Amino acid sequence: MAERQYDLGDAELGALKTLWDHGPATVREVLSHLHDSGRRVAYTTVQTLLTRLEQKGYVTSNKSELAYVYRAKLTRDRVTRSRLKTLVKQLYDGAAGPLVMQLIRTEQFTPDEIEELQGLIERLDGEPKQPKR
Amino acid sequence: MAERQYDLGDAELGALKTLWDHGPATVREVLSHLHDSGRRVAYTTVQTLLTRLEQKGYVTSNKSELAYVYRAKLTRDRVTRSRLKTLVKQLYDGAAGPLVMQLIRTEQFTPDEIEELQGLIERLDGEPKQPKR
DNA sequence: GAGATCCTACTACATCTGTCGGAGGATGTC
DNA sequence: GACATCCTCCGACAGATGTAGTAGGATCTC
Repeated sequence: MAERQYDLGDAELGALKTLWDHGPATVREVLSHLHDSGRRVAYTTVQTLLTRLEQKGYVTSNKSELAYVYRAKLTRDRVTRSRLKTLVKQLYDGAAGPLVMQLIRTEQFTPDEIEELQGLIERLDGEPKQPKR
Repeated sequence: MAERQYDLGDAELGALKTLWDHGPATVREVLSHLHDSGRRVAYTTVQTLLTRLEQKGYVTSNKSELAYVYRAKLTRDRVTRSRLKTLVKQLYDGAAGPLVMQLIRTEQFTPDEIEELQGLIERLDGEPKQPKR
């Protein structure tokens, strides 16, 4: 009934990730990357994943010499944002605060990241955004 | 073959969330909360969700007077952490940094949250954690 | 040009998840 | 005590997703 969109499954996301990490690739290349990261799947499985990703609008393909080359259509950030939004909504009714606190409290950061974080926070502080919608 | 554990579906998470938000409840109460938030599902659907949540270890139940009362077994933070970890792994090979930056850049925060964030960041800065494992 | 390879298109199937309906027991109401 | 209610237990079914086999065309290799 509802426009339930499962969006991306884990395996699909895994395939998409190889495109982000290594750039456009054929089925065989994606397969190879997946194998490199310890994921053992069949060639046709990867093919199915890429086909479905294309149907869902996450990648595009171009017929080149030998085989179709798949290319990510949405950026990693774009997908990240969407997933985060879903998560925030599901867990905290849309309030991102608690989630960020969680992350900062439980994850590890490099000094560079910490510095960047500080910069971001400071900017947040000074620049009050207008409420959304 | 692998211990693929889908964990929680959206509907299941929604039911669990009512327990976090409103405390222990019977099937009918959860149903009522879901209805309140605009989710129209059947009584037996909720029952199924709670049963599955119990099988998966997310909630426990106690037979009281009239009906079973379900109670969240894992905290919201616990589940949040787990989901975030998965997300971070799937999108960034485990590096939480980029995800936090995303969140901070795209979400809205209350002044209080910003203040709390600043506190957290400062603490991060001063207290270099030892590398995990 | 015959066999080995590689690619695409289909098809298939199991599991997980979302959603319910029906049977049958327990309790409340006249 | 007959009916309406409410609860639990089972079973079912559709769609999404993970995984892969097969058929058949195209290409490479001797």
